[in-house]
Amino acid sequence: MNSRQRHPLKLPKIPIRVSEAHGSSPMEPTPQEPFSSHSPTYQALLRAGPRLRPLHQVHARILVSGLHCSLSLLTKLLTFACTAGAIDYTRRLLFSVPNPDSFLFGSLIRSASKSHLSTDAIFFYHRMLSARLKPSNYTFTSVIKACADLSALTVGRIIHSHVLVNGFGLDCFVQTALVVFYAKCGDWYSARKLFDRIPDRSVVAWNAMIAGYEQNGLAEEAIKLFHRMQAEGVEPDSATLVSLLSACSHVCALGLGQWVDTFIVDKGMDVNVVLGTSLINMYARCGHVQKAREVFDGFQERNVVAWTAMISGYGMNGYGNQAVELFHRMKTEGPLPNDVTFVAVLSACAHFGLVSEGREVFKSMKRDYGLAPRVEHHVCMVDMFGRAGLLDEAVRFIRDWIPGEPGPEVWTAMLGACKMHKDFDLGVEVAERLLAIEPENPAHYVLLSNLYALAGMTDRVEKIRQVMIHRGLKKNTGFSSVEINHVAHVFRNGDTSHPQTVEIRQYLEQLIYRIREAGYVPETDSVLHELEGEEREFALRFHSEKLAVAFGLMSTSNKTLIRIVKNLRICGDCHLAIKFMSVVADREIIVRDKHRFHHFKKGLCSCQDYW
DNA sequence: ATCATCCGTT
Repeated sequence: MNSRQRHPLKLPKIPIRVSEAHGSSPMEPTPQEPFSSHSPTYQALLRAGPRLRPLHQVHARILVSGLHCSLSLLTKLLTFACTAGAIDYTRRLLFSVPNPDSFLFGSLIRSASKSHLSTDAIFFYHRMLSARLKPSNYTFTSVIKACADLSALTVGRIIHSHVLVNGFGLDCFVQTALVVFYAKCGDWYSARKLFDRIPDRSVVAWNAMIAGYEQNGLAEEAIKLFHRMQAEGVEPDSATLVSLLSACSHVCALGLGQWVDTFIVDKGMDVNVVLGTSLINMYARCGHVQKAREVFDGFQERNVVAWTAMISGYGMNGYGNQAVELFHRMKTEGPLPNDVTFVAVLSACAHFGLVSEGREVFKSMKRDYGLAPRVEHHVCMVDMFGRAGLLDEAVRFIRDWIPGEPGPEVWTAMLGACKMHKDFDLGVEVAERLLAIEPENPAHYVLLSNLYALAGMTDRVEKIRQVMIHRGLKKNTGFSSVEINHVAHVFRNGDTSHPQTVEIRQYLEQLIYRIREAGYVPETDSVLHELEGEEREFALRFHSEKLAVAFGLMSTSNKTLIRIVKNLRICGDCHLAIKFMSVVADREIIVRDKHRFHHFKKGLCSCQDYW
């Protein structure tokens, strides 16, 4: 079967003789030279690279010169064809190979998985097993990566068992690939179990696990693991820092983010585009826009991603005009904006009531840049008109500009606008369309319920609650986190799990007493309609963002800026309460919610109560 | 002869 290994010299000799007979090239090697990479056909193949037409020509040459049995040539040809994305050609080629060996399959699987032809990689793996060839550790890393890209948990688990059967369970490359695979499939628990069993953990293994936590929304775990990596003396590289900065952005860990920045400078690390963009993003998402801009300005190779990150950073932090201004600068002196850039700009226009600007940007998208608007852009436009109170125009936009049936995202934006401007009739109509499309999404019921509550229709509110219970739909639980001394503390609504719960609640009660004296009246009308009067107020009192603010204030000295991150949108009552808190405690408080930043300072918020 | 990790919008 594996003739090349048993008779290593036999096959290479044949092609040389054959090509000599044809006298194909004056550069043909002399017979005493080994075949290997000096063969002119092989050289031609290397020159062709992953380009289809030159490959066809070399293929013809291989056939004519009788080299069609040379597995090394065919392997190279196959991998190039695969990298070129010509999957049908690759498959036909594979069928024409008389006795493909392990190495050929291994290379092919690797090319396929690297070229994002993941299903083909798995198909080739299957063919390899059918041919009774043994996969190597090299094969496994590639096919597992393919499973990871597809999040194919079941197939991946089977291949994991093949790994064990074939004795590669302790190969660190394979183990790292498996960690990535389980993490990408959302099974970070299995990923961690595997990670803990890797005997010699390389930087890449650490990076895989840290990135795995981060991608699964476990930013705190990512940060904890980074600290352990430090403790074990493993030197982080740029990939580690990229994931770490992303984790910092998620939990607003500015302290740690700044540490990363100085670390990069101290070590004289090369700041590539990815790392530079992560830094910009970290500063922007921690509410430090000026610093983000400094990094952006000092950064040489700014690509679309870096510009987009900076524009959206301005938008999120309440600087709508700067977002638009930077976008105009980008058009004259920066790279070409892409569709994501337009989402960032349009979103900034929507949030800051820049209606005519937004309209013009939307038009220019297709006209000047040939970019077709996607759902995200439609949502921004509906949001923009809706927030500005132009509900008719929002409806017209949906009717005239959105091809086909609008998706749930568009109706959600429309419903939000109806709620904001208290257009009850339109809101109910929109909500019904929404529920018809996505009857299982609890968020829609909550919005509709809020709408009924605003209209004072408590019987309908109750009815919706019954439907939700009946269908087993639960509201998304909110959480907020605050960073104190480089440690993120997470709070849920009504949370009592924090070791200092008693003190936090006492502090919060006092704080609420003080803001009530300053004129705060709880906004109880938009929440938990099943509760009455005082109960409602009590339910609001321990919202996660209030707990986080209280803990932040009591744990830090005067004048320290408090940064909170919340996974959902901040509620109206908390928004009002924190405005008062910023006065009575004389502190700046920044809350980053699902969509944007709220910089609370002296009783005002950067969002201008418009979010 | 080869191998695993990292970025932007809603």
